[in-house]
Amino acid sequence: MTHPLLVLATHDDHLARRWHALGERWPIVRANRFDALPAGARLALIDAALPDLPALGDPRWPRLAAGLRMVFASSRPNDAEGLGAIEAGCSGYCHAFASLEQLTQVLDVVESGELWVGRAILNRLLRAVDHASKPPAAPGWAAGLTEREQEVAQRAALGESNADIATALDITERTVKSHLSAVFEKMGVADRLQLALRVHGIK
Amino acid sequence: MTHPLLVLATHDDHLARRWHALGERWPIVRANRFDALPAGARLALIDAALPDLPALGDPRWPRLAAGLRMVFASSRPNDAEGLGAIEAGCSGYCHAFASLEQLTQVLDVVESGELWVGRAILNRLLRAVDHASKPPAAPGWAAGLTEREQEVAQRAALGESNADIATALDITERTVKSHLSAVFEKMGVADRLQLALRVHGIK
DNA sequence: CGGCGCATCGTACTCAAGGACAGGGAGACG
DNA sequence: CGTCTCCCTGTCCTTGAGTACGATGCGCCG
Repeated sequence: MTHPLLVLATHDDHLARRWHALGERWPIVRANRFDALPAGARLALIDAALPDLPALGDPRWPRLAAGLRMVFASSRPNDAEGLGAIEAGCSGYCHAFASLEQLTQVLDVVESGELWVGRAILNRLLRAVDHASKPPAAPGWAAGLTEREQEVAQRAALGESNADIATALDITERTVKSHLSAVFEKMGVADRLQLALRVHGIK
Repeated sequence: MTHPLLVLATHDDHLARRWHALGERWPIVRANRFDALPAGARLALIDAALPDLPALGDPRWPRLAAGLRMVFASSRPNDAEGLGAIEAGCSGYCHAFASLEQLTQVLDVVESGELWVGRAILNRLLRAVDHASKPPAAPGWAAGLTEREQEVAQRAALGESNADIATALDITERTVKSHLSAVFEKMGVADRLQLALRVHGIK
C-alpha cells in the first residue's frame, strides 16, 4: 500500500459514515477524540466539531503538525477559522460535508506536501495582499495633494531623507522641502513622522 | 471522454515533449502562441516564456479567464509573478518543469474549479495577511529592550517629541535621548521615523 | 493677455534630534 | 565588597528638518 494511514477524527457518526467511503483510497482508522489520534499517523481529516478540540492557538497544534498532515474540516467554514487552521499548522481547510471527490482531491494535495485552501479563502487572501502590497495606491490620505506632492509624501513616509528623495526624483532638496511643506500644510501635520503615521493608517 | 481538452501552450519543444505525457489523462493539443489558443478550450497550461505573452496586467487575461481555466507555468517562479498570474485570472501557478504527478495534481485541482498555488506562495500570503491583520500587536520589536526603553520607544513611535515624552514620564529630555539612543542602537535604526516604521510593522 | 496652479530653485534662519563624552545612585548577585 | 545593569542627568556639538522671506518658467483657461 503506497498510501499512508488516514485518520478520520470525528465524534459525529453521520460524518464518519460519509467519510468512510474514503477507505477506497486510503487505509482509514476512526478516532473519536483529538487526544486519541494514533501516534504514527501521517494524514488526518479532522472535524472542527470534535468535542475536545484545542483552540487554534493552542501549542499542541504546531507540535502535532510536525509529523502529521492535517486537513481541518468545518461544517460552517469561514475565513477566520481557515486562516487560523492553516496558521495552526494544518495543511488543508475545507467543508466537512464536501463531496467525496473534493475531499479526495484535498487529501491528495495535502498528502503530496502541499497546502490546500478553498478558492474563497485564497481569493480573499489575494485581495488582502493586493491591498497591503501597494501602499502607493493611496486611499484617502492623498486627497487634495498634487501628484508630485504625493510622490514626495510617500517617500518621506517610508523614511527617506529629503536628500534621498531629491536624488530619487532628480530635483533639489530645496524643492523637496517645498513640496513637503505644502503636504504638511494640507494634511494638517507638523512633521514627517506624523505624516508617516497618517499615511500608514496609524492615528 | 469526461475530461476537457487541455491546451499546452509553449514555444519550447523540449517543454512540449515533457508535457506531452499529460496526454494519458487529458486529450491534449499544442499551441505555439498565446493568440493561437483554440477557441473552445476549457483548460490550458501556459508557458511563461511564450514569446507573445501579454503582460499580466493586460486586459486580455481576464477576458480569456472567463471561459478558460489557465495554469501559468514559470520556469523560474517567484511570488510577484505568481500573484500577478492569479490576479490576471489564472487558476493555477506552478513550476514549468514540475513533475508530471505535480502537474497532474495542479490540473486536477484547477479543472475542478479551484485555485492552485504552491505552498511557498501560500505561506507567504498567509504571513503577509497575518502581518497586515494585526498592526497593533507588535510582539517582536521590543526584544532586548529594557522596560523603560520600551516605554520611550512606544511613545516616540507614536510621534511624541522628546520633550513630550520627558514630561509624560517625568524625567529629563536628556534621559529620553539616552534611552532612545540605546533603542536605536539595539534595533539597528537611525532615527525615530525608522523606529516608528519598525514598531508599526512597516518595513 | 492676465490670472492661476504647479513645479522648480535660492538664501537664511531657528530648532529639535541625535551623538560624543562624562558622570551619580539604586538594586542584584557572587 | 566588587561588579554589573538599569535609570537618571549634565554639557558640547553637528546636522537634518522645517519655515520664512523670496524667485522663475510653464501650461491652462476665461
